[in-house]
Amino acid sequence: MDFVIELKKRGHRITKPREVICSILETSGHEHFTVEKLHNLASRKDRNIDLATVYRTLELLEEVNIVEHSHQVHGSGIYYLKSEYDNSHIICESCKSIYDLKEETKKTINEILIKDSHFDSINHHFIYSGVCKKCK
Amino acid sequence: MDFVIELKKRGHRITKPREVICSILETSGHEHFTVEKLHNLASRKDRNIDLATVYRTLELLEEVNIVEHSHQVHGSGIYYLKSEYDNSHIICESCKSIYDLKEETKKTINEILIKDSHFDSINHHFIYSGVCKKCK
DNA sequence: TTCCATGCAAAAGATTTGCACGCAG
DNA sequence: CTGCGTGCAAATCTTTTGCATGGAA
Repeated sequence: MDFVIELKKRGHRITKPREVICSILETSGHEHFTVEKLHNLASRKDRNIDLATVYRTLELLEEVNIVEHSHQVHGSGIYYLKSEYDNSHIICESCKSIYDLKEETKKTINEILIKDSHFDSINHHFIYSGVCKKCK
Repeated sequence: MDFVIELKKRGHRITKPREVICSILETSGHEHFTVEKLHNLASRKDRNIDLATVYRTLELLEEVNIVEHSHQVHGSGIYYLKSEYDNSHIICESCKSIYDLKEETKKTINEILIKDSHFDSINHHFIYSGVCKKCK
């Protein structure tokens, strides 16, 4: 899937910054990016891309349901590809590594939430934290 | 339980701002406060209490395991009493109401996470969001 | 008396916004 | 050619920090 095409389809223009940011995300697997990291990577691929442009592009990609963000323990955002149950992760309080949860775990939790809460649909969007094995 | 006593026990001083903030939290039930709201409430109870003092007091209460915080969709913090499984909630994307999850739900999710993730202990700290019944 | 906690102001960090220009369509 | 998207700078919002003073113990 080509994210810029998705943008074009919806009437947005294809620009160099958008191409660069989309290509980083497309090849990222499940990586979770701080805005700063994404900005650095993007600026390295092209001439300097403004931080504001990175924010604006991420906002756009979020509108279009390609990207999603949540917040780290200290408040700054992390952005990553959205997929049905992929909007969750667990961060090590010690080394700050971010891991994905197993598909099965995420699916189970999602089902429990829909069943038990008084919400019919849930965009789960969460961070778990703890200390991972490496840091013990 | 008296939170200021808990602070005193650990060698911290009892001051008017701490008394005021503790008393608000003690009578809050499960309410989730933005720092701004807590600051307003506290300032109304006493003379003006500085925002920095609110932050410092909340940080202290978090150290002492009385309070916990997480982040709203747009990044600013919300603070609330900590209890074993009380560090989670679900926020309506439309009216911004914050609800607690059922004890049972929270407990189940916690158990699943510990069982399935490669973390041995988890300080779950998360926000779910969706659209609540009122807003449908 | 001692030194911790506060208020105030300034700093720091993250994100958003206004505006003029350049480029995509 | 038209107007959307960008870069730049400034503004805004949230949280943190330095420092002198006042008050708790």
